[in-house]
Amino acid sequence: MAERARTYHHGDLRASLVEEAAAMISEGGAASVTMRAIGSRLGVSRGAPYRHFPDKTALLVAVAVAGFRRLNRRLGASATGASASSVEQLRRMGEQYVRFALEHPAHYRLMYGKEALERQDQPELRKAAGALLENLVEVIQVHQQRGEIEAGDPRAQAYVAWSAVHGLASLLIERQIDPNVDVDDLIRQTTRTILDGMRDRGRDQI
Amino acid sequence: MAERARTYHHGDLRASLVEEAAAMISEGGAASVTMRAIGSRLGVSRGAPYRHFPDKTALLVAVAVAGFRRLNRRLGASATGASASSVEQLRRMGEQYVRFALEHPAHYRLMYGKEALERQDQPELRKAAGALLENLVEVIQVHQQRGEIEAGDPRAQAYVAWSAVHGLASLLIERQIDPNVDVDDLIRQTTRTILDGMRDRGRDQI
DNA sequence: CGGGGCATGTTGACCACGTCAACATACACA
DNA sequence: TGTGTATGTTGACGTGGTCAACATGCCCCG
Repeated sequence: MAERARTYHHGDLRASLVEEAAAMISEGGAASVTMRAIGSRLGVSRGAPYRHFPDKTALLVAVAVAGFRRLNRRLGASATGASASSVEQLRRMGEQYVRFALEHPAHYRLMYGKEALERQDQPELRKAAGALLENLVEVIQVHQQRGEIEAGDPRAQAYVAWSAVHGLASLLIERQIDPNVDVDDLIRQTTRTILDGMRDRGRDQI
Repeated sequence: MAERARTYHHGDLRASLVEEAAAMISEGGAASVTMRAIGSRLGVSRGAPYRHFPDKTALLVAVAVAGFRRLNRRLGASATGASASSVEQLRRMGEQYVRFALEHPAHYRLMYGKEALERQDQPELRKAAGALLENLVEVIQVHQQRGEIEAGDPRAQAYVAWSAVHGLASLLIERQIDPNVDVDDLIRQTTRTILDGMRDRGRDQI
């Protein structure tokens, strides 16, 4: 970022745009991000962003990708936590996932909201989300080898786990869950239920 | 609906608006719903909808509410299916839930996308979604009494189950899931995993 | 039966916004 | 030092939501 608004040229407008857009999203939701508004906040004209992004969607995609990277980093950190007692490590990853969403609701919405980004399929976004899945698959494989998770396609299991935490995060963010419910308990119960369901117990029915 | 576009007055514009908006959403996504466009399609001016809804958001909320009602009806139907073998009935509800989302992706998105509807908290929408939860809670209680689901707050369990199917539906709709994956299998695995996790086996750990 | 009032629909106008084209500026490199 | 290109600015256009003023017609009261 460095000093800005001193020269005609901004210095690193592209990075500033992403950063500022993310801040605006947190403050006022995605709808508050306007080419004019963001330019104004950066002391730049409404047209300037177009030198760095072909359109508004591209800028928002960049913001969403940055969000995925942050989330990924956070999950990675909690995955490598020293106290990896049994599947508790995996459970904590789920917990951290939901917490991230709760801490950055508008940003999280943007990450998954094709609604706003619909148009092309945004390969960058796909890749960022894919990285998240890959990491999850790896962790699951480790636990499979320890016999703590039943055998089977780890990718399918990853999707199941991802669905659960994403669904919970989404419902919480959209306020579909009674505010009187203890969120911590709910997160715990959700992650435990999923892990119990994935636990190897040599059973298969139906 | 009856005959329309014959008199100055439309007849039942309000209902037609909701219906037509839903159709447009299915055809071209929520972004294609424009006061001007919807009016035009109904042979009415852009201002006419404002006699029935205070603003565009209110119209979209009505559409979303209608979606919840349809989904509710569908789940109710599959819940009362005659072949209620064990928890299979519950599993089928989950399956139907995801199928609904896949059949009406844009509509489903609207139902949960506070993004577009953000502003007030839309009590009607809350109520419609609440009815869905209530029904789920009831079904869960029945299975608890049969001993097929572990004891505990059925509402919390309903949230967990809802999270799982909603998450899966959301990821599928947003194309976050590898298109090569067999969707039917994934739905089945997700619902089974959740139900296994909720199955009473007198175990509790961590 | 006749008139008036209210519900419903229309139109013109305004503003915000995304975007593009034409223009301006300045930085880098020969 | 000069020039080309990257970067930033400005004016303009089209779309869309919304409001106010106006138009129309249905319905009910007298």
